[in-house]
Amino acid sequence: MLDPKWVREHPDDVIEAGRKKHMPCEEALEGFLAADRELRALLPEVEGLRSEQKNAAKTIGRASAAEREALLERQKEIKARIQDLGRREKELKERREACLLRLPNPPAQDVPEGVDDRDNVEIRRVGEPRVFDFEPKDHVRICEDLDLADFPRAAEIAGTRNYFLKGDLVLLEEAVLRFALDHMCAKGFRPLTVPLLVRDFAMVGTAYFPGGEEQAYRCEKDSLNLIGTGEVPVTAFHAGEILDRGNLPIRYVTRSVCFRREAGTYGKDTKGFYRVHQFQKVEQVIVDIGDPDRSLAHHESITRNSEELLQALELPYRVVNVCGGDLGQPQVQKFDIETWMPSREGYGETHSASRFHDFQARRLRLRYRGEDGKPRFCHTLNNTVVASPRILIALLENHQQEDGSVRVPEALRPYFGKDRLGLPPSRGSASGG
RNA sequence: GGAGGGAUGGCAGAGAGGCCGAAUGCGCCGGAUUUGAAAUCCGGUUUGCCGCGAGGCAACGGGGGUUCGAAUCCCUCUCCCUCCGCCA
Repeated sequence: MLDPKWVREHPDDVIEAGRKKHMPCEEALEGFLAADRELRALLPEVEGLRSEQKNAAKTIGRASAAEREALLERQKEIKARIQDLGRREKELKERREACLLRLPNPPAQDVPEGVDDRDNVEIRRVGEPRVFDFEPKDHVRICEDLDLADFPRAAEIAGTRNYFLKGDLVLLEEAVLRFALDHMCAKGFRPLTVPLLVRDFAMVGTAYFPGGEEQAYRCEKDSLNLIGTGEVPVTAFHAGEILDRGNLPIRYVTRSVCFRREAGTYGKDTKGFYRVHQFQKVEQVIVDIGDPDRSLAHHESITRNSEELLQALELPYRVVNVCGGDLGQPQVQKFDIETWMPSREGYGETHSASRFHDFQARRLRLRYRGEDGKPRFCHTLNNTVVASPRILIALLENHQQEDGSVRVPEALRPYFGKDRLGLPPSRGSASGG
């Protein structure tokens, strides 16, 4: 949410934000300004009447029976008038708020112009995509050959975009998730487990609602939503609080299951692990004081944190500066990390590092006390540390061997216990039989 | 799932239709006293909105209602506690 005072004074900047993000917002802006204007014209009158009512109410308490009659007469008039104006006031406040929730956060200066992910600008590229001296398989084939996953049965039981992991791949997933969690804990991030079902306010507060309802699974009976990312409960964790400045920045890392309906993506990435309804994610979240420079520094550090992880996993990747049109409503800027996936003959998005300034914090009423003692809104940021099974695509495909096995990178071996994934003994010849 | 009790400022806790944005204690901030500290004393200490300002309005878990007037009465939702039932 934007600062209503700022919007009032900078309507052109809001329009510009909508233009750059390819997110038209003229209507919402007009709605906001109109409601705001009328509301502020209305306030002096209602408040004046309330003031009169309040004072008279005090007088009546002490008045004699005779005086009381006359006063009551006038009071009834005021009451009716206040009820009328009060209804209008409430209506306007609701409309103003609803419009305000839809206005986009202005992107940073150095967010590139563009309409979609094709216009994202590469910032750096790390690691060389491997040149295979044999015909590499895609991860679906690798899973079939090594009996590491089951897609048909998953589709039967849960619908498309679902999967079973089997055997060593289950353990590899556990290994990479735990490795990611440890990696972040070592940097001072505090681990948190979270509720996977959350109330609407958490979805609204993190700016997934309104607008993203179609992407979320909803449990209507209980008015709860399955989270699409651990960011939601973690960022909402301190909602409504005024944090002690001395405790900031707060750094959290969470591992959670995430759910996405993937509505409107039919026919896109239908095979394998790339786009699924349910996955696991280790996520880093930072809450700090409202200082754009510090936010920017955090943004860079949370991006590096994830890059370090990919380097430890020996995976080639690149970092892109996400363009305006590919940015969501709440972000000031987003750096995506894309990991090399041989079957795609390209880089696929595995991480998304966002900074929001106070956009989420305002919605969540997440504040801290400034040096002058006044409450101020925090800044929030987050980034993926690792998301599975998407990361498994990169691990399986990049580290596959000519003999059909898959090498496990050094960093994961203490967690996985072996140096490669091979055929299960009952089926394979690789382990000799 | 059933029955009952509760939700008040950073915390504890009074208030039970008007004199209550709210006693008191603790905590915190400032000052006095002190060589320094403790103790003691004095003062301050919720948030949001409107307004250039003076000032005004709103908020006692959320929403709705009764009333000239609601922290206080009624309805409803949420949360917490106790008891019963069920259960990983």
